Amino acid sequence: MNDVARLAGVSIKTVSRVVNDEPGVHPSTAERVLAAIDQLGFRRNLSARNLRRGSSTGTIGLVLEDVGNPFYSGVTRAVEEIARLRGRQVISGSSDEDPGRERELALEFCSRRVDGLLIVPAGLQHSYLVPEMRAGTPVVFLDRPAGDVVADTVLVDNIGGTVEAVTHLAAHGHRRIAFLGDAPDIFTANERLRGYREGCVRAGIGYHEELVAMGPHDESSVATTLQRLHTMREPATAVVAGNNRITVYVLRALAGVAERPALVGFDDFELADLLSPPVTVIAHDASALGKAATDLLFARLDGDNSPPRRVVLPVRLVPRGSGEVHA
Amino acid sequence: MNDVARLAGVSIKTVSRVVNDEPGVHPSTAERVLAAIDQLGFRRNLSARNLRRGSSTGTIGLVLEDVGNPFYSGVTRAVEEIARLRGRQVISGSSDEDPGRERELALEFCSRRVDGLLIVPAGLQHSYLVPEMRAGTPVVFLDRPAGDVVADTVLVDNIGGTVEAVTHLAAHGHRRIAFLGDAPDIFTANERLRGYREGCVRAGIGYHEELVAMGPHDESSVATTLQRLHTMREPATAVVAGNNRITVYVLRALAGVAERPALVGFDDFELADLLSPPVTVIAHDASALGKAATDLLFARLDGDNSPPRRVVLPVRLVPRGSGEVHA
DNA sequence: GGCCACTATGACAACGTTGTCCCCCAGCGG
DNA sequence: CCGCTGGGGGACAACGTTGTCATAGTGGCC
Repeated sequence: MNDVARLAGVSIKTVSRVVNDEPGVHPSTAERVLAAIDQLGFRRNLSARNLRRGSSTGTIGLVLEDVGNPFYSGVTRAVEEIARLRGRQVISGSSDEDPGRERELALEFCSRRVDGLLIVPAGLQHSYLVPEMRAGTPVVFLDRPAGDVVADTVLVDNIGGTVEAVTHLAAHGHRRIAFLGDAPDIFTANERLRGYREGCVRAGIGYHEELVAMGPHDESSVATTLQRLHTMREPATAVVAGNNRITVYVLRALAGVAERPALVGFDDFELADLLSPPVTVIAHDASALGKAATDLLFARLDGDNSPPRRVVLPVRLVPRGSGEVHA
Repeated sequence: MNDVARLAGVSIKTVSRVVNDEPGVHPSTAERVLAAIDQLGFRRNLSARNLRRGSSTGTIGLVLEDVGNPFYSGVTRAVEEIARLRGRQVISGSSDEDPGRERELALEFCSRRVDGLLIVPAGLQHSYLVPEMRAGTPVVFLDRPAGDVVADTVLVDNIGGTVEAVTHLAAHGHRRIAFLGDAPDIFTANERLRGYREGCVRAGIGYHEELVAMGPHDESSVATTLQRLHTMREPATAVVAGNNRITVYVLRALAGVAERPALVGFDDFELADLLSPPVTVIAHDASALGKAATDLLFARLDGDNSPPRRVVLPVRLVPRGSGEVHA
């Protein structure tokens, strides 16, 4: 900026006026300045600007589990979209389900003075965020609630979803319905397990420990589990898969198997309708989740300081065939 | 920082020493300072730090087409991974194939003084980046080359891929092979068309204009096109789909159709092997692409100033069934 | 001519850090 | 007692901006 000023033969302040479209600069002066800017390839330093103005940095931080997972990349897309409309950039990072990494990312973002933080919690401890929140950085948790702070949270109806899945399968005559869930310390996994259990009880088919296999899962553990479920004394005739990854593992394990159990998967996924049989799922909308959370964040930035809200988005069962197989 | 200094009864510089682990601070002083930091919830302002030190901002900018697309979210994941190893954060944005938006994002990132820029070009004009590049910001283009600047570029072997697809189909007896590609002004679409044409010529089946339908495509345009290809005088017996989205549109259009043409899709995708028939694809690795580009970027940041490189990553045909259907 | 209002511009401080340089003081050798 | 050394700490400037206020010039009006 100094160089521009020298080249244009004006003071640095006048350059500032020009780049900020402030009134009161003579057109011919402005032109000289613009020419100098162009010649030198000057671009104003946003960090310095924000520092001086004490204003927003125009960024929001997004901590999620893994951008590579289509579910979270859908969330990311929605967040980006809304942020763009509000003139913000998104800084993001994947925690890989590691609480330490989540914390590291979140605090790093705070050091960068993001205007707000969107977090898919990996851990259960979020008191480390209390100073930041008290200092005025709004934080919204999504997909899972924070462990030990009260804060805005956007969830999906995990319990309702699995209740519905079990109910649906039971209505089609299944009485031995298995549940393959993620690691039980993950909030959503645990909730879905609760929903499964409640669904079983409501359907009058009882809750049987041996039909549940919580993760972490990989392709081979799922295959082994399905094998066990199939060969037990009273085999499972239906399976509820606890998330999109597990659903895929189940599908892989069942490929080529003649007697397939019925299947309902939590999370919708592309091509679910083109498989044979098409996969019945508990669908919810990643972009709705991202949008709801980001909207909430911006409401806070706009000065909304009502008590923390907890939003629960609905899920819906999409029957496609795999869950309608008769026992 | 001022407040911390006052509370700890030291000068602001001593606080700085403590937060930077600089030597020469008495342990008891350091302890007082740390207590004050904790009490006040102080977190140092990275913008100010970077401004003062004139050093890197510790961020890299990533402009891609759409994080929501699994291919690009795979790229994003890889970029994040490497950036993390090198202590950088990733700021990203989706251009939605809009050159103006791409430019806006890239320049915004430059204003934020990112250490480097990774761009999936949406347009063909990138001279707007010349000042930045001359000012020392390394830029790497990925998936597609820049329009009018020489710069590091990482591509996949688009031509080789479609040549192979056509060769494969011809080897299975197909002589009427159609190509459904994206909008021809997109570099990859155009290259793949060239590969298709070359493949046809090499296979001795000739290039026929009426078998080509370039986009932009959506589900219904693909359906219409397939209809046309099926009912023409000499119907197409095989289809090459130009990218993952088009492949999915083709699959949807063919769902339930009795006489399906053979199909080879460009880009691999999850569950391709579980469809019936399983989908033969030209596979390449999103994370390899992201990794190669990011490695190149960091090499530049490490001072490598050899002439711009162009890296072309290999693709490989993965036969799964849909391309091996006999005519 | 003197004064006013107004326009165009500049000088300077400040944002929150850190690098440089300087000071104070205790301990020690001569 | 003096001077030197070294550890611990502070004052101040500077990074690149922008907000505040001041100033110089210009034209109009009494």
